Amino acid sequence: MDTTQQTDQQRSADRRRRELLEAADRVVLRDGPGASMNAIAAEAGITKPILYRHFGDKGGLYAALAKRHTDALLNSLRAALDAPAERRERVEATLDTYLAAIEARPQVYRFLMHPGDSVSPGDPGFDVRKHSLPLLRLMGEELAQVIEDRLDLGPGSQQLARVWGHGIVGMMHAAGDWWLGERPCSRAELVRSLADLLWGRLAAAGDRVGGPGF
Amino acid sequence: MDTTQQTDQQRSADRRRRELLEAADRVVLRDGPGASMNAIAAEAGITKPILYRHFGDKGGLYAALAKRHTDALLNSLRAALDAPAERRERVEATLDTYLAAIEARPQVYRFLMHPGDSVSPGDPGFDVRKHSLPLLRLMGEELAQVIEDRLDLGPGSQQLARVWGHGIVGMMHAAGDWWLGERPCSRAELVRSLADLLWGRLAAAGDRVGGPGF
DNA sequence: ACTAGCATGTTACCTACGGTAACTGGAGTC
DNA sequence: GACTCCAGTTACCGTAGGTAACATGCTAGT
Repeated sequence: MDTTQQTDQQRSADRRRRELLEAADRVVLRDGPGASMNAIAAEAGITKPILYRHFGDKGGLYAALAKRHTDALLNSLRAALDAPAERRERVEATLDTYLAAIEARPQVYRFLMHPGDSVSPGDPGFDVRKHSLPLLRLMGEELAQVIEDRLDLGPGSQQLARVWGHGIVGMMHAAGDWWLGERPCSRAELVRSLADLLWGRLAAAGDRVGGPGF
Repeated sequence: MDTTQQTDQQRSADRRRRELLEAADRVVLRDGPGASMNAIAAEAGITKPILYRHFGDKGGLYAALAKRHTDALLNSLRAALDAPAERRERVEATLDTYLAAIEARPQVYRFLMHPGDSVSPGDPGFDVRKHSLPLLRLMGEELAQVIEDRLDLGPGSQQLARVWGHGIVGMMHAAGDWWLGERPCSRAELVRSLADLLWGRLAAAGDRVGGPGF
């Protein structure tokens, strides 16, 4: 069979593909999410059409690029979520893992969160996100699954878990985004505050003197 | 004084500006967030440079456009937040107001949430968001203020309120985004689920049979 | 009445981007 | 040695954001 020959070629192509992705990674890390195909090709020491042969279009490259980081982040989060500890500790560990990741590489984070920038010009409508659901959705679904698997939520648990999954992920994301921009407190404090919010301190807090509370 | 003359001119310019904004509004509503300056100018019956004279650059136009809807939405939210009812009811009303808004005009919503698409080509770095903080930040700060004003959170209340403000807004946004795409349940159910989450049902839920809970 | 200024509008152009067609050079294969 | 395949190139297209330079019309001052 000629599978060995095809495999040889494919292995070479795959290696090249990985090199290109690493170059793209460097450029995105340097130039932010708006990095151009030309810049990426130049960084890789080649020219545009090769990128297009490997990845189809910009969305394809970005999807491939995003997948690496997304997978890595999701693995970290899963580990924190599955650690042998009680619920609150695990929630805090998961929050901390996410925040540590976005803190360590803000450029990558910005790229992951806004992959669908610059809707393609010639296209009707916008079929962006044809590849690679945004990271937020993935994390939301993941968390929903964990919640549904582990918690007893009574009737309608599946729907409730999904709402919560996406809601908690959104909370984490927005708070992290804001925190990353302003750095108003330490990471540990932020984690604690968010966990407190999830633990119902909003409902438990007393009204301020002078009128009915929020 | 020549203030009256200047005022005359300025009033005329302001009216024109409003007309242009309304045209832009129509186009964005029709074409989504990727609407081009040419399309907007054509809809307004004029050509590009006029838009640039009025709004500086695309970011300026988008900022002006966003401000209208942002202000309107924030006013609705403030009203819901200030209604004479108890806390849980008010939270639910606020969530419902937001969700109703994004449900009524998804295109506007998509535009508001991703204003900084397509980083300008010639610019170094990315000074996008030079105008118009994203809507999420505004809502977060607003909510933080309300929380801090109304709730007694003990020491560190200001920081806690800001974290919660941004976190809750992010929760609302992400859940709303997901819900708008999949429509897995009614708006009322979504509101109830989110309020339950904020009310600590996550911490209160029992473990599922078969192991330690989430 | 004639001109100066000024805002409004236009056409024509620039640069940069995403994306593609068509050509080039070198490896292996019959 | 001719044939094919593949990586890679140059050169180009269409469209976008943005700008310069020119035209037009209103109001004001003399």
